[in-house]
Amino acid sequence: MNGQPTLKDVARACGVTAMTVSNVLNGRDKEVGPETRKRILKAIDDLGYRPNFAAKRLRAQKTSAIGMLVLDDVPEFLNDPFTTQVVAGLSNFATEHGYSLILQGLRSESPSTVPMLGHLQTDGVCAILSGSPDTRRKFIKRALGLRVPLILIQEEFDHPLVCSLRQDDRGAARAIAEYLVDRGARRFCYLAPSAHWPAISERIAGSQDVCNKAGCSLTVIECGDESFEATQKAVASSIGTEGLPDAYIGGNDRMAMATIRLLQDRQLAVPEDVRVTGFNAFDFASFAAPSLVTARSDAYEMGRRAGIEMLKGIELGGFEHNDFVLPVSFVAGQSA
Amino acid sequence: MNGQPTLKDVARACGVTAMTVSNVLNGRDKEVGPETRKRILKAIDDLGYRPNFAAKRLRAQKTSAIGMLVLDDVPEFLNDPFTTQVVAGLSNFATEHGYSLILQGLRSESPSTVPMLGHLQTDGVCAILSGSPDTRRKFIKRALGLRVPLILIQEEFDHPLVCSLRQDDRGAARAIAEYLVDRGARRFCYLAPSAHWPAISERIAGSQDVCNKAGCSLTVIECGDESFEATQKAVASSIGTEGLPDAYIGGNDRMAMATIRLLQDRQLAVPEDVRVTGFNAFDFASFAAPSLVTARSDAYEMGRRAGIEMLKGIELGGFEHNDFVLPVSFVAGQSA
DNA sequence: GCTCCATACTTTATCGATAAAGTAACATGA
DNA sequence: TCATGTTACTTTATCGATAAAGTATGGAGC
Repeated sequence: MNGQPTLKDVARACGVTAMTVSNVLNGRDKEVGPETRKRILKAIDDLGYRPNFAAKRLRAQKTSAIGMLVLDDVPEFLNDPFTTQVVAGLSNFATEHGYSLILQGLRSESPSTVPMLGHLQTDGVCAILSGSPDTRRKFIKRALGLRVPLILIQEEFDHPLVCSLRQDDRGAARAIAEYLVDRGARRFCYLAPSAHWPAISERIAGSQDVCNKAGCSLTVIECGDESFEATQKAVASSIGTEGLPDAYIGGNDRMAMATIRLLQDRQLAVPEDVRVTGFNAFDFASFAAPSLVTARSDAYEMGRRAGIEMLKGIELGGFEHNDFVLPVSFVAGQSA
Repeated sequence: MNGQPTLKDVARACGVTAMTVSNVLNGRDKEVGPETRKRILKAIDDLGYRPNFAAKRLRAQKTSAIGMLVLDDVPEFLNDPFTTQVVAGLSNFATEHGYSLILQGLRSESPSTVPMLGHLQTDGVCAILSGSPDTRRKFIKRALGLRVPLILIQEEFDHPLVCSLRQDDRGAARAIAEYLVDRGARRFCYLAPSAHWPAISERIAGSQDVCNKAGCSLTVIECGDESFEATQKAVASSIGTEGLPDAYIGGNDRMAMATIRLLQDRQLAVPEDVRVTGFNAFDFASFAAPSLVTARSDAYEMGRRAGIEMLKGIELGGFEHNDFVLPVSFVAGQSA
């Protein structure tokens, strides 16, 4: 009456039943007369009929939506280019396959976690997480309690309903550390937002591997978060107490850039006085000054893979393989 | 039976009807006996019941979802930090208000445009666009044909079903140009991905305003897109044919950084030899070397505003105000 | 003329949640 | 004692789309 026209409205306009219209729309084998078909198509066009997806879904018992959760405690939860590109890849995949992407930001203390999960369970079916580790643990537990199949980005979790999509953080971190050792660096500082993030601890472990073998020292500086401000504050304070290392190994490009800037402001040359490396390359890492030694993984591709595995997971009610590790490539540059 | 338990399953387990369970869940005034209530709550918990959102929506005749379309022709459609932050703001707003965000990337030539619109009409109700201008026009027409209320980001469009959310590009561009003129620059090159993007043409117009008044020259260089590669190629070719200007006015920070890097590689000092400015500040614009003279608007806030106006639009079936222009602030730096 | 079978539809029932109206059981007051 | 409420539910109908089963009409074949 007031809202959108329904199948019934179209049917009434044509003097047939809703079922006939439905058959036309779905190309059903129960042939509809060519005359009638034409009349119906015209009416659909005239009335501007659009199917009601809620009804379709209710009937079909499936959702045609993929949910993605981004867990984080800052309001700007999409600030990280890595996460952004995962979203982009997943969204693209979803669109191509007739799914829509339901994107939800979630704070750790949010009371809407449970309703959201319910939403995903019936509407979105799966969840992809990123964000801080504590929140993740809590969330994963709850999700599994509700039997929601999960895909985790950058974290391993052994459970039949969980599929992990990670990258070879350890290997790439090794490559970076070896590069630094080759250039004569011996004392390292690792800049981490928090040493407890799964991906970060892998990277630290990779650096440590190399240090152990080469007899180098590695100090981890926890900055609290990965903002420019927090990074610069932590680096400045560590310089004050422990002096300069030979190289700063940044947990990511953002932290590397913040550090380079700080050093340059203090008239220190990068890489001559101190070497600095990044990780999870910004797309412009090679265009920074100096260009960054960093590691690059294909976050966009990871988003697509998440979509692929998710559809499999939805279909099978679980996952074939539960852990994927994607390659990360070393990026040479001038900063180290 | 196989899938998720429904109200009926819970009801059966308790020896009551689905309606009673529904009443418990919705705190209906028709009081349910305290004994029964307890039994029902326990059963809900035991069975892991979760409401079916498709059914809820069908019944309630509303969608509880906001759709956001990002129109673009590149697969990495979320590469731009401005768009990303709009998404972040909108997503946050949606989450807070019990809506979910349906995010769709759409290519101009995509055959799924129309189904997607239908999806939004019944499921997402509204759309927010960004992306290339031609695609936008086409899309807007189609959306309006279907009576979908639209919020446009960074573009004006006079129609009762369209609400524009823009920023004061012209004013900010003027401020930047004036800053450059004050420092003695007279010959300008404007670096645009395409001069026909609505927001970009506003920025060019702002620069032109100042040039006209100050008797300066302004050449527009169209780079095709805003990638580092395209920008550097276009700038290099313009230097070849026309030589160096006093200043490059970047259409955005990305293009500014690409240009600075190119100039530095050619042993040109920024800002001593050539000045360079950006626009739509990256969050680290101030941490680049040299830090950027640019303009910053609150894209996150714009996303939130989009959410606010969208809900109003959904409720009223149209918009109270159809054009909002948000402020942009000048950011001083060392690049000019 | 009658059966058999396409053809071109229509009817009915269903997905899950819920508003609105109905009902049984018991209590209270005049 | 009987009308009148109140409590604690149950029944029915509905949202829109559609699978499955049903029906009317006309023609072919014997």
